Amino acid sequence: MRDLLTIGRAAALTGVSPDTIRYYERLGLLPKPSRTAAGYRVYAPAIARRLTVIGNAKRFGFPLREIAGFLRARDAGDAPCRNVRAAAERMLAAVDRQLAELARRREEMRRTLDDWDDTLQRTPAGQPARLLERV
Amino acid sequence: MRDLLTIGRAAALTGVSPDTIRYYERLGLLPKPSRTAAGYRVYAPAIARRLTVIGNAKRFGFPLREIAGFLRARDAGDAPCRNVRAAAERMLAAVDRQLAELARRREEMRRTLDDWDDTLQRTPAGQPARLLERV
DNA sequence: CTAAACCTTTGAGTCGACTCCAGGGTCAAG
DNA sequence: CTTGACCCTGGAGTCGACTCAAAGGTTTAG
Repeated sequence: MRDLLTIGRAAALTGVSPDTIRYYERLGLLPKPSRTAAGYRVYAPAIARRLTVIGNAKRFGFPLREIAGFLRARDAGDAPCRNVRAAAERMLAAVDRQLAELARRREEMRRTLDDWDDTLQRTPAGQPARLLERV
Repeated sequence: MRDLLTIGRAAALTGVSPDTIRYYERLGLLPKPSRTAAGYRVYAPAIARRLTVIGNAKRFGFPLREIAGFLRARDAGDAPCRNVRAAAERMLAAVDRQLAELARRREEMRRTLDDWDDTLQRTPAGQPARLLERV
């Protein structure tokens, strides 16, 4: 029973705030921890690994709900890796779409800015150039 | 006083919902319209142009608060075009940052996926591959 | 022993741009 | 005259991932 963690220690160890840890627990991302007689949460050091896994999945862009689904499946003894892989593929595709969309938008912004600069060049200071009407 | 618009007509004309028009009014994007004796909002056809301008600015990515600032300045007789232009430049830079960040993320996802596929290849079906622990 | 630093729960607030609801008044067609 | 389509206001709900506050109990350092 050495090196058991209070929520604060787990938080300090992982960089995830106590509030966030409790929030993850509510969402089902973390199993319900055991408690001291006073009701304090007690974590085994493995909590750090778990929080790292969650962080990884988050970094990949998985929403917490989906991560919770994976982890619950895993906790239930399943091997959700194929599902994870498929979901990741979908997310990659989504990111590709976002990239294309963002690049398109950037191009449009660039063109609009150039157009505005033309207009501003021909507009004396203090005169309205009505830029917004011509996006 | 012909062709004055109720909020519903203005909405149908512009594709912006009545709720949204009222919301824009609350935010100060639209001047307070005159009212009939019964309290109905009455718009001149120019409302359509105004909503188009708002739509343009929104398409550029300006948040409504900022658009409201521009429009109020314009209504007050200022020529906020230089400010608009400067703000647009900042937004373009922000989009560039987003693009770079998203591309970086995409690369990371791609690498992770490849790595996972390697791992899955070597993992018999039904066995956990622990993908999430190695992002 | 006491004060600070921790822990607990419940519930609300944040951001943005809407969207929807309840509970009422008004207006046009038949 | 009635029915249905419109309009009004004020406020709440939505999405995601937290973050904070209040009001209390516990533990630890000095």
